[in-house]
Amino acid sequence: MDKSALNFDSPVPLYRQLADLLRREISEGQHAVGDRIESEHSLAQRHTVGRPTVRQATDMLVREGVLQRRRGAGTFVLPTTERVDLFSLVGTSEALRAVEARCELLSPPTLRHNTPIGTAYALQRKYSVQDEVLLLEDIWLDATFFPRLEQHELAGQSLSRLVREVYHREPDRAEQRFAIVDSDPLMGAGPLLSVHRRLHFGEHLDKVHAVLLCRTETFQFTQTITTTRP
Amino acid sequence: MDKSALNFDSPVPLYRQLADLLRREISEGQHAVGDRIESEHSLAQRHTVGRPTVRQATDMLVREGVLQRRRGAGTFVLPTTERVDLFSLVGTSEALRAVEARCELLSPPTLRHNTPIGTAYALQRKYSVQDEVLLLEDIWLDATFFPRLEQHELAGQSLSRLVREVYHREPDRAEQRFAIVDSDPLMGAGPLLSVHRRLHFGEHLDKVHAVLLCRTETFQFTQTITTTRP
DNA sequence: TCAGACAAGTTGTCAAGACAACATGACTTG
DNA sequence: CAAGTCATGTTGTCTTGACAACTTGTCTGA
Repeated sequence: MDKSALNFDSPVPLYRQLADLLRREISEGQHAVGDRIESEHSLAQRHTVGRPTVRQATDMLVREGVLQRRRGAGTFVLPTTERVDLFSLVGTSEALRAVEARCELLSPPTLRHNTPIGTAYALQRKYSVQDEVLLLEDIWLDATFFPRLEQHELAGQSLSRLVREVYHREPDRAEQRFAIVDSDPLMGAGPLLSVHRRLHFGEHLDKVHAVLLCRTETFQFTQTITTTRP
Repeated sequence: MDKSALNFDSPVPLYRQLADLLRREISEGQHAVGDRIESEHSLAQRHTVGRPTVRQATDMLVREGVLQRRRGAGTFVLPTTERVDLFSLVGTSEALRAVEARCELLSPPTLRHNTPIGTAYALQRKYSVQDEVLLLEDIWLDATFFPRLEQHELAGQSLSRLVREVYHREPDRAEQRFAIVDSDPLMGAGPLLSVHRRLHFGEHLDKVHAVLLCRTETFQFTQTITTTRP
């Protein structure tokens, strides 16, 4: 990186441009995880800006979890943290991948009128390993919020991705309630862990309901959760 | 507010002191939701600090969702959004308040060397209603990360608040694992829901471990969870 | 009375500078 | 060779200063 790529005539503030540039360099592999990037003083000189401007840029990346500053040592690239996906908060995808669970759509989306959230598409998924059912999930998606869902291929498809790419929706909050139940017709005798979950999309509340069942002796139900970050 | 309460001899940076002071004023009702607080220039004069120092303080509160800055207009108090508190992700505070559960510290923080996270302060909390134990929680806090914890009064005190105000730490991620257990000496026969939780503070991983037990027939264990927001 | 212009106030961005508190590496001494 | 010291480099905190971009209120003219 020999020359500054900052555009001093742009309406985009310099610190944002620099943050974008650094973020890009990192994602392009110019700086590996654990690498120390150039010092603030050096970046300021290279880009012909003041050090506080550099700090504003690196502040942004620190808050995004991309960089970590260590006083006296420098500024380092952090590993990319796995984004919490509220749709597959079934447990971690890793846990399911580790046991090579097979996901099966038991029933295609069916329009129902008497669901927990009114008129909704109902569907059921099963995760199993060698014919042992690890997880059972019933899902209801608001029919008005997700129009014509039945037209989309769901088998072998990530629901989260479909909702994001087709409907341009992404849940930002969820509520979950835990219970222990005695038994389930498909899973057999208990005790079974039941997780009742409601997903919200901004101000659109309760647009997805899900009920999940699993047996905790055979399946380690784990989650990564975060606090809100304004 | 006639006189600055900032201690210029304190090792606590001025901007943190000012942020704490403003946060306190707001929580004490000195500024109502929607109120405009003093201008940055005015605050700087009043507290005999520079404007960038005031901005650092208000930056913190903006990021906490306490304040909102509007260019040209001023800085305003936001409604308190129910913050996901990873410490008391015990269920919602509301659920506990609704049943007027009593929180009792069973043992004060005791320094232990063989805990799940090495040398840590161990403590135990019990939530009960009319002598029925709803919830039992064992907590370990890293002794190096939270030095001299035993010197602080914990009974009837929010752990989350203490960690924030005394140690200026706030967990940003947690991992939780669910299991169903048969019984517990204090809670009796099962099945009981067990939640094993690990809290992370930025790049400082596993600084708090907690294990929580409850009986889901008598206590509705719910959580609000969010996705990360870059 | 209403709309437009202008002034004053406020936040957003940016600079140069300084010192404190730390980390790291090199050198010296036992 | 290991431990201690010192020098250099780096981030953290803080200052004064300036101008841009906006908001809000007031005044004037139609």
